[in-house]
Amino acid sequence: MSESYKEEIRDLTLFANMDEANYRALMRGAYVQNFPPRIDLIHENEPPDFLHVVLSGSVDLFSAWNGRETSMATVRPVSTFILAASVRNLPYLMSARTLEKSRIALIPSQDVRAVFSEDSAFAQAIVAELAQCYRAVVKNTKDLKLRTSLERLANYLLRQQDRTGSLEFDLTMEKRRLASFLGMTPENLSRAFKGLEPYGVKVAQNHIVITDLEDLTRYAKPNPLIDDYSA
Amino acid sequence: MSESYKEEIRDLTLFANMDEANYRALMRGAYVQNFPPRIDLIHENEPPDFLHVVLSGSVDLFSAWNGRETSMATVRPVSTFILAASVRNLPYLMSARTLEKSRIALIPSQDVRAVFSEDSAFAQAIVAELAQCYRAVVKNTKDLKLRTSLERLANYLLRQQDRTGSLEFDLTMEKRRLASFLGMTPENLSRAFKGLEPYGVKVAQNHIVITDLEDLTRYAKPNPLIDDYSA
DNA sequence: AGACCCACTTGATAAATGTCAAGTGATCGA
DNA sequence: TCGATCACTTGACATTTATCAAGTGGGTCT
Repeated sequence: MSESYKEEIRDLTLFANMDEANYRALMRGAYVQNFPPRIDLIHENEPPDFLHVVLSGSVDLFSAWNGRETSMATVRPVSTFILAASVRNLPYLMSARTLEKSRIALIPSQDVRAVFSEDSAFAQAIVAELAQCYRAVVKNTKDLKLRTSLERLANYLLRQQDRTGSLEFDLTMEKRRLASFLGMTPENLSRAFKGLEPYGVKVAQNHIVITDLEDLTRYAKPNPLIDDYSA
Repeated sequence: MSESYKEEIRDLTLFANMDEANYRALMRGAYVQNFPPRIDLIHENEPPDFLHVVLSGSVDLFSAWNGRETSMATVRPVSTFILAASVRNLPYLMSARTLEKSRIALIPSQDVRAVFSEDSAFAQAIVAELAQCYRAVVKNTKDLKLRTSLERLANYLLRQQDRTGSLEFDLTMEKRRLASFLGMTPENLSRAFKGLEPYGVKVAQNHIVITDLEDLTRYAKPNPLIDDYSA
Protein backbone atom coordinates (compact mmCIF):
# COMPACT_ATOMS: atom_id res chain seq x y z
CA MET A 1 0.00 0.00 0.00
CA SER A 2 1.25 3.45 -0.83
CA GLU A 3 2.37 5.82 1.92
CA SER A 4 -0.27 8.39 1.00
CA TYR A 5 -3.03 5.83 1.54
CA LYS A 6 -1.47 4.81 4.81
CA GLU A 7 -1.61 8.37 6.03
CA GLU A 8 -5.19 8.83 4.90
CA ILE A 9 -6.30 5.74 6.77
CA ARG A 10 -4.22 6.67 9.78
CA ASP A 11 -6.45 9.68 10.34
CA LEU A 12 -9.63 7.63 10.65
CA THR A 13 -11.09 7.58 14.14
CA LEU A 14 -10.61 3.86 14.26
CA PHE A 15 -6.84 4.10 13.88
CA ALA A 16 -5.99 7.60 15.00
CA ASN A 17 -4.82 6.84 18.54
CA MET A 18 -3.18 3.50 18.12
CA ASP A 19 0.51 2.79 18.53
CA GLU A 20 2.58 3.50 15.42
CA ALA A 21 4.23 0.08 15.35
CA ASN A 22 0.88 -1.64 15.64
CA TYR A 23 -0.50 0.52 12.88
CA ARG A 24 2.41 -0.43 10.65
CA ALA A 25 1.77 -4.09 11.43
CA LEU A 26 -1.88 -3.68 10.53
CA MET A 27 -1.07 -1.97 7.24
CA ARG A 28 1.49 -4.53 6.22
CA GLY A 29 -1.11 -6.92 4.81
CA ALA A 30 -3.63 -4.26 3.88
CA TYR A 31 -4.36 -2.74 0.54
CA VAL A 32 -6.60 -0.17 -1.07
CA GLN A 33 -8.65 -0.93 -4.12
CA ASN A 34 -10.90 1.01 -6.47
CA PHE A 35 -14.17 -0.58 -7.47
CA PRO A 36 -16.66 0.38 -10.18
CA PRO A 37 -20.36 0.74 -9.32
CA ARG A 38 -22.49 -2.32 -8.58
CA ILE A 39 -19.65 -4.64 -7.81
CA ASP A 40 -20.19 -7.37 -5.25
CA LEU A 41 -17.58 -7.05 -2.54
CA ILE A 42 -18.53 -9.77 -0.13
CA HIS A 43 -21.24 -12.36 0.21
CA GLU A 44 -23.07 -13.35 3.37
CA ASN A 45 -21.94 -16.57 5.01
CA GLU A 46 -18.38 -16.19 3.82
CA PRO A 47 -15.61 -16.19 6.42
CA PRO A 48 -14.52 -12.66 7.34
CA ASP A 49 -11.17 -12.44 5.61
CA PHE A 50 -10.94 -8.67 5.52
CA LEU A 51 -12.15 -5.71 7.47
CA HIS A 52 -13.40 -3.21 4.89
CA VAL A 53 -13.06 0.54 5.23
CA VAL A 54 -14.97 2.77 2.83
CA LEU A 55 -12.69 5.66 1.90
CA SER A 56 -14.85 7.13 -0.84
CA GLY A 57 -18.04 6.24 -2.70
CA SER A 58 -20.70 4.19 -0.94
CA VAL A 59 -21.55 0.59 -0.26
CA ASP A 60 -24.88 -1.16 0.10
CA LEU A 61 -25.23 -3.87 2.71
CA PHE A 62 -28.00 -6.31 1.85
CA SER A 63 -29.21 -9.75 2.69
CA ALA A 64 -31.28 -12.49 1.15
CA TRP A 65 -33.45 -15.35 2.32
CA ASN A 66 -35.67 -17.74 0.46
CA GLY A 67 -35.51 -15.83 -2.81
CA ARG A 68 -36.22 -12.46 -1.20
CA GLU A 69 -33.66 -9.73 -0.79
CA THR A 70 -33.54 -6.60 1.31
CA SER A 71 -31.23 -3.64 1.63
CA MET A 72 -30.03 -3.30 5.21
CA ALA A 73 -27.84 -0.20 5.26
CA THR A 74 -25.65 2.13 3.26
CA VAL A 75 -22.07 2.62 4.36
CA ARG A 76 -20.52 6.01 3.60
CA PRO A 77 -17.03 7.35 4.14
CA VAL A 78 -15.38 7.08 6.42
CA SER A 79 -16.52 3.97 8.17
CA THR A 80 -15.98 0.26 8.28
CA PHE A 81 -18.25 -2.62 7.60
CA ILE A 82 -18.38 -6.19 8.86
CA LEU A 83 -16.32 -5.17 11.87
CA ALA A 84 -18.37 -7.44 14.13
CA ALA A 85 -17.77 -10.46 11.92
CA SER A 86 -14.06 -9.63 11.74
CA VAL A 87 -13.43 -9.36 15.45
CA ARG A 88 -15.53 -12.42 16.29
CA ASN A 89 -14.21 -14.38 13.33
CA LEU A 90 -17.71 -15.42 12.36
CA PRO A 91 -19.32 -15.51 8.91
CA TYR A 92 -20.70 -12.32 7.38
CA LEU A 93 -24.39 -11.79 8.05
CA MET A 94 -24.76 -9.44 5.10
CA SER A 95 -23.53 -9.08 1.56
CA ALA A 96 -22.01 -5.87 0.26
CA ARG A 97 -21.84 -4.19 -3.11
CA THR A 98 -20.68 -0.81 -4.27
CA LEU A 99 -23.39 1.69 -5.10
CA GLU A 100 -21.02 3.97 -7.00
CA LYS A 101 -17.33 4.10 -7.82
CA SER A 102 -15.67 3.48 -4.48
CA ARG A 103 -12.27 3.30 -2.89
CA ILE A 104 -12.04 0.67 -0.20
CA ALA A 105 -9.28 -0.41 2.13
CA LEU A 106 -9.05 -4.09 2.97
CA ILE A 107 -7.31 -5.12 6.15
CA PRO A 108 -6.84 -8.79 6.96
CA SER A 109 -9.21 -9.70 9.81
CA GLN A 110 -6.57 -11.87 11.38
CA ASP A 111 -4.33 -8.83 11.80
CA VAL A 112 -7.21 -6.81 13.21
CA ARG A 113 -7.81 -9.45 15.87
CA ALA A 114 -4.13 -9.79 16.65
CA VAL A 115 -3.50 -6.10 16.99
CA PHE A 116 -6.64 -5.26 18.87
CA SER A 117 -5.72 -7.65 21.65
CA GLU A 118 -2.39 -5.83 21.99
CA ASP A 119 -3.32 -2.23 21.43
CA SER A 120 -5.59 -0.66 24.00
CA ALA A 121 -6.29 2.50 21.99
CA PHE A 122 -7.31 0.40 19.01
CA ALA A 123 -9.54 -1.77 21.19
CA GLN A 124 -11.24 1.33 22.52
CA ALA A 125 -11.82 2.66 19.04
CA ILE A 126 -13.31 -0.66 18.00
CA VAL A 127 -15.64 -0.58 21.00
CA ALA A 128 -16.80 2.90 20.05
CA GLU A 129 -17.39 1.87 16.44
CA LEU A 130 -19.22 -1.32 17.38
CA ALA A 131 -21.39 0.47 19.90
CA GLN A 132 -22.25 3.03 17.24
CA CYS A 133 -23.17 0.30 14.75
CA TYR A 134 -25.26 -1.50 17.35
CA ARG A 135 -27.20 1.63 18.17
CA ALA A 136 -27.78 2.34 14.49
CA VAL A 137 -29.33 -1.10 13.96
CA VAL A 138 -31.48 -0.75 17.05
CA LYS A 139 -32.78 2.56 15.73
CA ASN A 140 -33.50 0.95 12.41
CA THR A 141 -35.49 -1.82 14.10
CA LYS A 142 -37.53 0.74 15.99
CA ASP A 143 -38.19 2.56 12.73
CA LEU A 144 -39.42 -0.67 11.15
CA LYS A 145 -41.58 -1.88 14.01
CA LEU A 146 -43.07 1.37 15.27
CA ARG A 147 -43.81 3.20 12.03
CA THR A 148 -45.88 2.71 8.91
CA SER A 149 -44.11 2.86 5.57
CA LEU A 150 -45.38 6.40 4.97
CA GLU A 151 -43.95 7.52 8.30
CA ARG A 152 -40.66 5.82 7.54
CA LEU A 153 -40.38 7.65 4.22
CA ALA A 154 -41.31 10.98 5.82
CA ASN A 155 -38.63 10.57 8.46
CA TYR A 156 -36.10 9.40 5.90
CA LEU A 157 -36.66 12.59 3.94
CA LEU A 158 -36.26 14.66 7.08
CA ARG A 159 -32.97 12.93 7.82
CA GLN A 160 -31.76 13.69 4.31
CA GLN A 161 -32.90 17.27 4.72
CA ASP A 162 -30.91 17.50 7.92
CA ARG A 163 -27.87 15.80 6.43
CA THR A 164 -27.71 18.08 3.42
CA GLY A 165 -28.86 21.15 5.33
CA SER A 166 -31.11 22.05 2.42
CA LEU A 167 -34.80 21.87 1.58
CA GLU A 168 -33.86 20.58 -1.86
CA PHE A 169 -31.75 17.55 -2.47
CA ASP A 170 -31.27 14.55 -4.70
CA LEU A 171 -31.90 11.02 -3.53
CA THR A 172 -28.59 9.27 -2.99
CA MET A 173 -29.77 5.92 -4.27
CA GLU A 174 -32.12 4.39 -6.77
CA LYS A 175 -35.73 4.48 -5.64
CA ARG A 176 -35.97 0.71 -5.79
CA ARG A 177 -33.12 0.42 -3.34
CA LEU A 178 -34.61 3.08 -1.11
CA ALA A 179 -37.85 1.12 -1.15
CA SER A 180 -36.02 -2.01 -0.08
CA PHE A 181 -34.15 -0.14 2.63
CA LEU A 182 -37.41 1.27 3.97
CA GLY A 183 -39.01 -2.16 3.89
CA MET A 184 -41.47 -1.72 1.07
CA THR A 185 -41.94 -2.44 -2.62
CA PRO A 186 -40.98 0.06 -5.34
CA GLU A 187 -44.66 0.39 -6.25
CA ASN A 188 -45.55 1.40 -2.75
CA LEU A 189 -42.69 3.86 -2.56
CA SER A 190 -44.16 5.62 -5.58
CA ARG A 191 -47.51 5.79 -3.83
CA ALA A 192 -45.88 6.89 -0.60
CA PHE A 193 -44.25 9.85 -2.33
CA LYS A 194 -47.69 10.84 -3.58
CA GLY A 195 -49.04 10.35 -0.10
CA LEU A 196 -46.57 12.91 1.23
CA GLU A 197 -47.53 15.59 -1.31
CA PRO A 198 -50.20 17.00 1.03
CA TYR A 199 -47.48 17.49 3.63
CA GLY A 200 -45.29 19.55 1.37
CA VAL A 201 -43.08 17.08 -0.49
CA LYS A 202 -42.47 17.55 -4.20
CA VAL A 203 -40.76 14.83 -6.19
CA ALA A 204 -39.38 15.09 -9.71
CA GLN A 205 -37.23 12.17 -10.70
CA ASN A 206 -34.51 11.95 -8.07
CA HIS A 207 -34.96 15.50 -6.94
CA ILE A 208 -36.86 16.23 -3.74
CA VAL A 209 -38.17 19.59 -2.66
CA ILE A 210 -39.63 20.05 0.79
CA THR A 211 -42.02 22.97 0.51
CA ASP A 212 -43.45 22.80 4.02
CA LEU A 213 -40.90 21.55 6.52
CA GLU A 214 -43.13 22.23 9.51
CA ASP A 215 -46.03 20.29 8.10
CA LEU A 216 -43.85 17.34 7.16
CA THR A 217 -42.21 17.39 10.57
CA ARG A 218 -45.61 17.48 12.28
CA TYR A 219 -46.60 14.41 10.32
CA ALA A 220 -43.32 12.50 10.66
CA LYS A 221 -42.74 13.13 14.36
CA PRO A 222 -38.97 12.54 14.14
CA ASN A 223 -37.31 11.34 17.32
CA PRO A 224 -33.61 11.46 18.14
CA LEU A 225 -33.83 7.95 19.61
CA ILE A 226 -34.76 6.68 16.15
CA ASP A 227 -33.56 9.24 13.65
CA ASP A 228 -30.38 10.74 15.00
CA TYR A 229 -27.76 8.52 13.48
CA SER A 230 -24.90 10.46 15.05
CA ALA A 231 -25.86 9.39 18.57
CA MET B 1 -21.93 -5.98 47.59
CA SER B 2 -21.45 -9.36 49.25
CA GLU B 3 -18.39 -11.45 48.46
CA SER B 4 -20.51 -14.31 47.11
CA TYR B 5 -22.11 -12.03 44.55
CA LYS B 6 -18.71 -10.69 43.59
CA GLU B 7 -17.50 -14.20 42.87
CA GLU B 8 -20.61 -15.05 40.89
CA ILE B 9 -20.17 -12.01 38.69
CA ARG B 10 -16.46 -12.59 38.40
CA ASP B 11 -17.14 -15.78 36.47
CA LEU B 12 -19.10 -14.04 33.73
CA THR B 13 -17.37 -13.99 30.38
CA LEU B 14 -17.34 -10.22 30.49
CA PHE B 15 -15.22 -10.10 33.63
CA ALA B 16 -13.46 -13.44 33.74
CA ASN B 17 -10.10 -12.40 32.36
CA MET B 18 -9.71 -8.93 33.71
CA ASP B 19 -7.16 -7.85 36.24
CA GLU B 20 -8.14 -8.50 39.86
CA ALA B 21 -7.48 -4.92 41.03
CA ASN B 22 -9.57 -3.53 38.18
CA TYR B 23 -12.33 -5.95 38.98
CA ARG B 24 -12.32 -4.83 42.60
CA ALA B 25 -12.49 -1.21 41.45
CA LEU B 26 -15.42 -2.03 39.22
CA MET B 27 -17.27 -3.79 42.03
CA ARG B 28 -16.69 -1.04 44.55
CA GLY B 29 -19.63 1.01 43.33
CA ALA B 30 -21.70 -1.95 42.13
CA TYR B 31 -24.58 -3.68 43.78
CA VAL B 32 -26.98 -6.53 43.23
CA GLN B 33 -30.69 -6.11 43.57
CA ASN B 34 -33.73 -8.38 43.44
CA PHE B 35 -36.72 -7.19 41.48
CA PRO B 36 -40.28 -8.53 41.36
CA PRO B 37 -41.91 -9.23 37.99
CA ARG B 38 -43.01 -6.38 35.73
CA ILE B 39 -40.86 -3.74 37.31
CA ASP B 40 -39.52 -0.96 35.12
CA LEU B 41 -35.75 -0.89 35.39
CA ILE B 42 -34.77 1.85 32.99
CA HIS B 43 -36.50 4.14 30.57
CA GLU B 44 -35.32 5.10 27.11
CA ASN B 45 -33.69 8.50 26.76
CA GLU B 46 -32.29 8.42 30.30
CA PRO B 47 -28.55 8.82 30.74
CA PRO B 48 -26.79 5.46 31.14
CA ASP B 49 -25.98 5.50 34.84
CA PHE B 50 -25.51 1.79 35.24
CA LEU B 51 -24.49 -1.19 33.22
CA HIS B 52 -27.00 -3.92 34.03
CA VAL B 53 -26.17 -7.60 34.27
CA VAL B 54 -29.00 -10.12 34.45
CA LEU B 55 -27.98 -12.81 36.94
CA SER B 56 -31.29 -14.63 37.11
CA GLY B 57 -34.82 -14.16 35.80
CA SER B 58 -35.36 -12.30 32.53
CA VAL B 59 -35.74 -8.78 31.27
CA ASP B 60 -37.75 -7.35 28.40
CA LEU B 61 -36.26 -4.58 26.32
CA PHE B 62 -38.92 -2.47 24.65
CA SER B 63 -39.39 0.85 23.00
CA ALA B 64 -42.17 3.31 22.29
CA TRP B 65 -42.92 6.00 19.75
CA ASN B 66 -46.01 8.06 19.11
CA GLY B 67 -48.20 6.01 21.42
CA ARG B 68 -47.08 2.67 20.02
CA GLU B 69 -44.86 0.21 21.85
CA THR B 70 -42.86 -2.78 20.74
CA SER B 71 -40.86 -5.47 22.44
CA MET B 72 -37.32 -5.52 21.08
CA ALA B 73 -35.58 -8.39 22.87
CA THR B 74 -35.48 -10.57 25.93
CA VAL B 75 -32.32 -10.64 28.01
CA ARG B 76 -31.62 -13.87 29.84
CA PRO B 77 -28.85 -14.84 32.27
CA VAL B 78 -26.05 -14.30 32.06
CA SER B 79 -25.76 -11.23 29.91
CA THR B 80 -25.71 -7.50 30.05
CA PHE B 81 -27.94 -4.90 28.59
CA ILE B 82 -27.43 -1.29 27.53
CA LEU B 83 -23.71 -1.94 27.21
CA ALA B 84 -23.52 0.21 24.10
CA ALA B 85 -25.14 3.17 25.83
CA SER B 86 -22.83 2.72 28.81
CA VAL B 87 -19.57 2.69 26.92
CA ARG B 88 -20.56 5.56 24.65
CA ASN B 89 -22.20 7.50 27.46
CA LEU B 90 -25.26 8.13 25.35
CA PRO B 91 -28.93 7.88 26.33
CA TYR B 92 -30.65 4.51 26.41
CA LEU B 93 -32.43 3.63 23.17
CA MET B 94 -34.69 1.11 24.88
CA SER B 95 -36.58 0.72 28.11
CA ALA B 96 -36.29 -2.37 30.27
CA ARG B 97 -38.60 -4.19 32.64
CA THR B 98 -38.40 -7.49 34.45
CA LEU B 99 -40.51 -10.28 33.01
CA GLU B 100 -40.23 -12.40 36.14
CA LYS B 101 -38.53 -12.18 39.53
CA SER B 102 -34.97 -11.24 38.62
CA ARG B 103 -31.60 -10.65 40.21
CA ILE B 104 -29.67 -7.89 38.54
CA ALA B 105 -26.25 -6.42 39.12
CA LEU B 106 -25.82 -2.70 38.56
CA ILE B 107 -22.38 -1.35 37.80
CA PRO B 108 -21.81 2.40 37.47
CA SER B 109 -21.25 3.19 33.79
CA GLN B 110 -18.58 5.68 34.70
CA ASP B 111 -16.53 2.90 36.29
CA VAL B 112 -17.08 0.67 33.27
CA ARG B 113 -15.69 3.36 30.98
CA ALA B 114 -12.79 4.11 33.29
CA VAL B 115 -11.77 0.51 33.74
CA PHE B 116 -12.24 -0.56 30.16
CA SER B 117 -9.76 2.04 28.97
CA GLU B 118 -7.20 0.59 31.41
CA ASP B 119 -7.85 -3.12 31.21
CA SER B 120 -7.16 -4.77 27.89
CA ALA B 121 -8.83 -8.07 28.80
CA PHE B 122 -11.97 -6.24 29.82
CA ALA B 123 -11.92 -4.20 26.62
CA GLN B 124 -11.65 -7.38 24.62
CA ALA B 125 -14.57 -8.92 26.45
CA ILE B 126 -16.64 -5.82 25.81
CA VAL B 127 -15.82 -6.00 22.12
CA ALA B 128 -16.93 -9.63 22.01
CA GLU B 129 -20.18 -8.84 23.81
CA LEU B 130 -20.94 -5.80 21.64
CA ALA B 131 -20.21 -7.68 18.45
CA GLN B 132 -22.53 -10.45 19.62
CA CYS B 133 -25.30 -7.94 20.38
CA TYR B 134 -24.81 -6.25 17.02
CA ARG B 135 -25.10 -9.50 15.16
CA ALA B 136 -28.22 -10.44 17.12
CA VAL B 137 -29.96 -7.20 16.12
CA VAL B 138 -28.93 -7.62 12.49
CA LYS B 139 -30.43 -11.11 12.51
CA ASN B 140 -33.59 -9.74 14.01
CA THR B 141 -33.83 -7.11 11.28
CA LYS B 142 -33.42 -9.77 8.61
CA ASP B 143 -36.15 -11.81 10.28
CA LEU B 144 -38.48 -8.80 10.20
CA LYS B 145 -37.77 -7.69 6.66
CA LEU B 146 -37.43 -10.99 4.86
CA ARG B 147 -40.19 -13.06 6.46
CA THR B 148 -43.94 -12.93 6.86
CA SER B 149 -45.37 -13.06 10.34
CA LEU B 150 -46.27 -16.72 9.93
CA GLU B 151 -42.69 -17.53 8.96
CA ARG B 152 -41.35 -15.54 11.89
CA LEU B 153 -43.53 -17.49 14.29
CA ALA B 154 -42.57 -20.82 12.73
CA ASN B 155 -38.88 -20.01 13.06
CA TYR B 156 -39.35 -18.71 16.58
CA LEU B 157 -40.90 -22.04 17.56
CA LEU B 158 -38.03 -23.90 15.95
CA ARG B 159 -35.54 -21.82 17.91
CA GLN B 160 -37.39 -22.62 21.13
CA GLN B 161 -37.43 -26.26 20.14
CA ASP B 162 -33.70 -26.12 19.63
CA ARG B 163 -33.08 -24.20 22.83
CA THR B 164 -35.04 -26.61 24.99
CA GLY B 165 -33.99 -29.67 23.05
CA SER B 166 -37.55 -30.95 23.22
CA LEU B 167 -40.56 -31.19 20.92
CA GLU B 168 -42.74 -29.98 23.80
CA PHE B 169 -42.16 -26.77 25.66
CA ASP B 170 -43.88 -23.85 27.32
CA LEU B 171 -43.72 -20.36 25.93
CA THR B 172 -41.39 -18.26 28.05
CA MET B 173 -43.46 -15.11 27.82
CA GLU B 174 -47.03 -13.95 27.53
CA LYS B 175 -48.45 -14.33 24.05
CA ARG B 176 -49.12 -10.62 23.79
CA ARG B 177 -45.46 -9.93 24.38
CA LEU B 178 -44.43 -12.62 21.94
CA ALA B 179 -46.71 -11.00 19.39
CA SER B 180 -45.05 -7.66 19.97
CA PHE B 181 -41.59 -9.19 19.73
CA LEU B 182 -42.49 -10.86 16.45
CA GLY B 183 -43.91 -7.61 15.13
CA MET B 184 -47.60 -8.44 15.03
CA THR B 185 -50.78 -7.96 17.01
CA PRO B 186 -52.00 -10.48 19.63
CA GLU B 187 -55.00 -11.22 17.42
CA ASN B 188 -52.78 -12.13 14.52
CA LEU B 189 -50.57 -14.27 16.69
CA SER B 190 -53.64 -16.32 17.59
CA ARG B 191 -54.40 -16.76 13.93
CA ALA B 192 -50.79 -17.51 13.14
CA PHE B 193 -50.77 -20.38 15.63
CA LYS B 194 -53.82 -21.76 13.86
CA GLY B 195 -52.07 -21.26 10.57
CA LEU B 196 -49.21 -23.48 11.72
CA GLU B 197 -51.49 -26.35 12.74
CA PRO B 198 -51.26 -27.91 9.25
CA TYR B 199 -47.49 -28.00 9.69
CA GLY B 200 -47.64 -29.94 12.93
CA VAL B 201 -47.88 -27.36 15.69
CA LYS B 202 -50.29 -27.95 18.57
CA VAL B 203 -51.00 -25.16 21.03
CA ALA B 204 -52.79 -25.46 24.35
CA GLN B 205 -52.46 -22.38 26.47
CA ASN B 206 -48.76 -21.76 26.87
CA HIS B 207 -47.83 -25.28 25.96
CA ILE B 208 -46.51 -26.05 22.51
CA VAL B 209 -46.18 -29.47 20.95
CA ILE B 210 -44.43 -29.91 17.66
CA THR B 211 -45.85 -33.05 16.12
CA ASP B 212 -44.11 -32.86 12.78
CA LEU B 213 -40.69 -31.25 13.08
CA GLU B 214 -39.76 -32.00 9.49
CA ASP B 215 -42.88 -30.46 8.07
CA LEU B 216 -42.51 -27.35 10.20
CA THR B 217 -38.86 -27.06 9.26
CA ARG B 218 -39.70 -27.40 5.60
CA TYR B 219 -42.15 -24.54 5.94
CA ALA B 220 -39.99 -22.31 8.15
CA LYS B 221 -36.72 -22.71 6.25
CA PRO B 222 -34.56 -21.73 9.24
CA ASN B 223 -31.19 -20.24 8.42
CA PRO B 224 -28.19 -19.93 10.74
CA LEU B 225 -27.57 -16.40 9.47
CA ILE B 226 -30.93 -15.40 10.93
CA ASP B 227 -31.83 -17.93 13.56
CA ASP B 228 -28.62 -19.05 15.20
CA TYR B 229 -28.34 -16.63 18.10
CA SER B 230 -25.12 -18.19 19.34
CA ALA B 231 -23.13 -17.09 16.28
C1' DA C 1 -34.37 11.67 -35.24
C1' DG C 2 -35.85 7.26 -34.16
C1' DA C 3 -35.81 3.05 -31.59
C1' DC C 4 -34.82 0.89 -27.63
C1' DC C 5 -34.03 0.19 -22.75
C1' DC C 6 -34.93 0.59 -18.13
C1' DA C 7 -36.49 2.48 -14.12
C1' DC C 8 -40.34 4.11 -12.46
C1' DT C 9 -45.44 4.83 -12.26
C1' DT C 10 -50.22 3.64 -12.38
C1' DG C 11 -54.38 0.94 -11.89
C1' DA C 12 -56.76 -3.21 -10.61
C1' DT C 13 -56.75 -6.79 -7.61
C1' DA C 14 -55.16 -9.96 -3.98
C1' DA C 15 -53.07 -10.94 0.29
C1' DA C 16 -51.48 -9.75 4.72
C1' DT C 17 -52.12 -7.37 8.73
C1' DG C 18 -54.56 -4.33 11.97
C1' DT C 19 -58.82 -2.81 14.44
C1' DC C 20 -62.93 -3.22 16.94
C1' DA C 21 -66.25 -5.68 19.47
C1' DA C 22 -67.90 -9.65 21.41
C1' DG C 23 -67.07 -14.05 23.28
C1' DT C 24 -64.45 -17.94 25.75
C1' DG C 25 -62.02 -20.04 29.30
C1' DA C 26 -58.58 -20.38 32.89
C1' DT C 27 -57.39 -18.63 37.35
C1' DC C 28 -58.08 -16.78 41.77
C1' DG C 29 -60.23 -14.78 45.71
C1' DA C 30 -64.34 -14.27 48.59
C1' DT D 1 -68.78 -22.74 44.56
C1' DC D 2 -69.60 -18.53 42.59
C1' DG D 3 -68.28 -14.53 40.39
C1' DA D 4 -64.87 -11.47 38.73
C1' DT D 5 -60.88 -10.69 36.20
C1' DC D 6 -57.81 -10.97 32.55
C1' DA D 7 -55.54 -12.82 28.84
C1' DC D 8 -56.58 -14.75 24.91
C1' DT D 9 -59.63 -15.97 20.93
C1' DT D 10 -62.89 -15.29 17.32
C1' DG D 11 -65.45 -12.97 13.71
C1' DA D 12 -66.46 -9.05 10.83
C1' DC D 13 -64.45 -5.44 8.79
C1' DA D 14 -60.93 -1.70 7.54
C1' DT D 15 -56.46 -0.59 6.28
C1' DT D 16 -52.08 -1.41 4.66
C1' DT D 17 -49.11 -3.58 1.75
C1' DA D 18 -47.92 -6.69 -2.08
C1' DT D 19 -48.58 -8.47 -6.71
C1' DC D 20 -49.41 -8.39 -11.50
C1' DA D 21 -49.86 -6.18 -15.72
C1' DA D 22 -49.89 -2.31 -18.44
C1' DG D 23 -48.37 2.11 -19.15
C1' DT D 24 -45.06 6.50 -19.18
C1' DG D 25 -41.04 8.94 -19.84
C1' DG D 26 -36.08 9.86 -19.37
C1' DG D 27 -31.84 8.57 -21.23
C1' DT D 28 -28.83 6.39 -24.60
C1' DC D 29 -27.19 4.37 -28.77
C1' DT D 30 -26.93 4.36 -33.59
